[in-house]
Amino acid sequence: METLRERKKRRTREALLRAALELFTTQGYERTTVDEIAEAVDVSQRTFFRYFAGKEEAAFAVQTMTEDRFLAAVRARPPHEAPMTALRQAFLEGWDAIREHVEEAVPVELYLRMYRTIGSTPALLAAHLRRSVAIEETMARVLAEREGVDVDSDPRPRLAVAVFGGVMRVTERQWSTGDDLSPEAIRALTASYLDQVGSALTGNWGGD
Amino acid sequence: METLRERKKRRTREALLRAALELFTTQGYERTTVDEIAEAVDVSQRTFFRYFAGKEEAAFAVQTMTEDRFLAAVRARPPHEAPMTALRQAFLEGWDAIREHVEEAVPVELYLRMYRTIGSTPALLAAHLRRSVAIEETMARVLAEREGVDVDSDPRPRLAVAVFGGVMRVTERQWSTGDDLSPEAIRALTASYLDQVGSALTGNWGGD
DNA sequence: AGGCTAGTGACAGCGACTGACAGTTGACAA
DNA sequence: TTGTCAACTGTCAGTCGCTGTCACTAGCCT
Repeated sequence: METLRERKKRRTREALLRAALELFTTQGYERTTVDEIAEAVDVSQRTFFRYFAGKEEAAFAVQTMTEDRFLAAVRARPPHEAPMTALRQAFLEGWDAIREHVEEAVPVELYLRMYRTIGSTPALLAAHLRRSVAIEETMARVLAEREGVDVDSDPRPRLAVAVFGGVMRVTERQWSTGDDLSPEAIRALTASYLDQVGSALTGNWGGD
Repeated sequence: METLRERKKRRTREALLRAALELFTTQGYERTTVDEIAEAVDVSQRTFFRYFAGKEEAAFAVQTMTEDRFLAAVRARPPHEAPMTALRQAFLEGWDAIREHVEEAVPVELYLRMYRTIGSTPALLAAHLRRSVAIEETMARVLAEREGVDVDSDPRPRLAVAVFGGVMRVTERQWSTGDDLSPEAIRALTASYLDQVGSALTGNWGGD
């Protein structure tokens, strides 16, 4: 049971988050000031910083939720699965149920639009990549444990995860700059690109 | 022939760069203010910003030089080489002649120490990754042209480059957190990790 | 020698962020 | 119901990265 104080806090946080994403996606991240966000919700700037460590944290708040779900999905994969298969399936699963889980916080459409803003804002892109690296580190440890190898002496877990992450970045880029900004579209792209990694590495694409 | 004015400019720039890297690597990037750097060279803060677009640009100034050399090396590779081979060789070549080329600007040791600082400073790591992505985009276009495919319709150039970049990141991480911070060490690691990508992807490392 | 202009310093200002302090409001017990 | 405590908030002042402006100095060129 949620107390009144907790309800108020949650509402303030969600209002700030929604206002922030709305402003970021419409007028741009850099051109949006924290004062503006606070004003839109009618709280002081100081209060914004009590809910979010910074502007950046607000921009990635929803992403954090879905990333946590992805990590949980990887951990829940059957242990006999090959590493790359486990990652692939967990990722696809994540996008399957995305609508319901995001909608609890903000409209899904806002979440999807935010991806585009992240891709086109250098500061956010940089933060996104740094966050991806952190997630990959966690994934590497999970994979290493699944396979019973030591993540620090055996480079293969980190290599596998880095390759997977690389493909994901190419996928995201293609998706977020394209026309079809739907979960179904990124699912299809992901599957297709993962299938093509092998042939991309062997080279001689020209087929002369 | 260099005029007096040009000489003065170059000396100011180099002095600022050296002071910045020295401060970054010893007391940390975040704990170093631009005022401090300017003061160390005895110029105004405003002047610092006339030589570098920001604190970050100073931190990556030398890296930019070596990255340009790497890109040039890729372009100079024989056209019949397979894409991944070309990238691999260009990268190894870059580290071969690193000492002479860096030493023109700053002591090599400072350059190598800066790598460690980048790896351990979240803001710099994020910037480094964003810069890597930009380089990978250029590399993808170079490879696509070499192989005669269209970089926008065929995902393989970007996939190959993303995989290579992923392996490079794992390599850099291992190298910059290890004991042996020498060009020879990263050369050896690079070769070793590139050899292991294939087996990392096929999974079943446990050998149960 | 004298004009032109690149380079500089000094100053003011913006935006992200932080610390300190005081006021307000919900939670909980007497 | 009331009083106490803790949580939450607003206000204010200050730091730091970064930018625009303007006047001034010093190298360049005729």
